[in-house]
Amino acid sequence: MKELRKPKAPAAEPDGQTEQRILDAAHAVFLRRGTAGARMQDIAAEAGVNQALLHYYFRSKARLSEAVFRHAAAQLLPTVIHVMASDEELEQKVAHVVTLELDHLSRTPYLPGYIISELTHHPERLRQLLSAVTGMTPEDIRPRVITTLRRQLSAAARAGTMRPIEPEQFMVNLMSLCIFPFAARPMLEALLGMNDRGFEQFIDRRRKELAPFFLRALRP
Amino acid sequence: MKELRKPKAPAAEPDGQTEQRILDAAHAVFLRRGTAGARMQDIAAEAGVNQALLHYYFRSKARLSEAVFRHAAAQLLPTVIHVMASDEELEQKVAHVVTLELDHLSRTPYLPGYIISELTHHPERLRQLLSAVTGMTPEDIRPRVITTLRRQLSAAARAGTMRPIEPEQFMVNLMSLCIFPFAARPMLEALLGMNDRGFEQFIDRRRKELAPFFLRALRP
DNA sequence: GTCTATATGTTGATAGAC
DNA sequence: GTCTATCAACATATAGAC
Repeated sequence: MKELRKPKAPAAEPDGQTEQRILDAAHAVFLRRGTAGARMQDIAAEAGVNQALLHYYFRSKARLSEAVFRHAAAQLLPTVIHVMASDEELEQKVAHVVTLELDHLSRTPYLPGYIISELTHHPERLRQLLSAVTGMTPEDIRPRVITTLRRQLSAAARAGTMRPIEPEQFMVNLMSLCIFPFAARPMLEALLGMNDRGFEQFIDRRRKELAPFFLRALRP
Repeated sequence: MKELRKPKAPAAEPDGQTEQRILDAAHAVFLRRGTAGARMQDIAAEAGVNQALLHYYFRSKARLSEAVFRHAAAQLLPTVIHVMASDEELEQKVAHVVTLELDHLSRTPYLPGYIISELTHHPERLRQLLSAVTGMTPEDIRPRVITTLRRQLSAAARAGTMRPIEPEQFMVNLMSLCIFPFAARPMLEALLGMNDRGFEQFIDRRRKELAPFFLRALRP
């Protein structure tokens, strides 16, 4: 009898773990409205369940929002970190990051704005960010990435193939060029008179031009 | 008798227009907490007045938040737009934007995160952004900036002093490199293991290196 | 596990004295 | 213009039936 299911939610998988449905709905609503602006009722509706069920699975809005933030944070940074800390060639790294980031961010429009918004307005989110990130790679993340980059960059500088640049500036420059356009997308669309289609074309051109642009800036 | 003032707020200018005090307080609170997260009570306290007074001067939270957003929006963009639309040399423009933006954003830490957050979570803010921006320069802003840039960029490309690049990519690249580090400041500090002092030093180095970095990327 | 109904707490907004 | 006191609305959270 346990397996008997009555279809309650009009538009949702007949079965499918409810907890996951709630998490997905919460993800959608929190990213679009922000933690402070999101309403539990909206999440319940989006998940096709009742509001009480949200509290049954997650105890409070705070806990639910934390689960969502962790998941989101784990989606934004590990890509860059993983590639940067690898031992690929520098030129490859740049191309690699550009491709992965632009592809990924094209598919998750609200992600950068959400992360920036949360960290700006809720400083306590910082430790959750760190645990979400370091959760994926047990080592202390900072030294690993920076050390690897520093070694490669100074080797290239000694070899005369690249201008000297600090690893921090290198990394922030690359992240800025990849992430900012998505974080500021509404503003840029307005400022440059683009619609969504135009923005996608804009990003398409970026896919080809960004890595060469960045690497030229590093030529000696 | 009208000029007689009783000092109500413990820490605030003895006189000074109350409306302005409220606006300043609202600015501080809204930028730090976001519109949805800000509380009228907190604004009142920050202004050293009672909550009822907020409704006396501004009718509702919505109106107050709109006034703040307009003011903030008018602070972030006009600098770049004004310089970009001027007829300075391109190299000068880049250096000019870098200097102005880094200086300004160093003094208004929450500004970029706030604007991004608002536009991400409240799409209706877009028209307010536009009216705030075009409010400063009556002409339609988009053609003016882009047209000027396009002319200069293709002239430089023809002269062989610069690689061909679309004005939109030029502008977004420059804005990304200037603004993103401030928008993502908490994240970057964590990621790179910097404290506030370290971040300021990081920006200081950027002041010198960013324009040359950017211009090298445009060398033929 | 999932629902309906309700309690509890916050918050924006108003009334009215001074 | 500025305050205190209060209202009305909403949002989160819980109780309890099924």
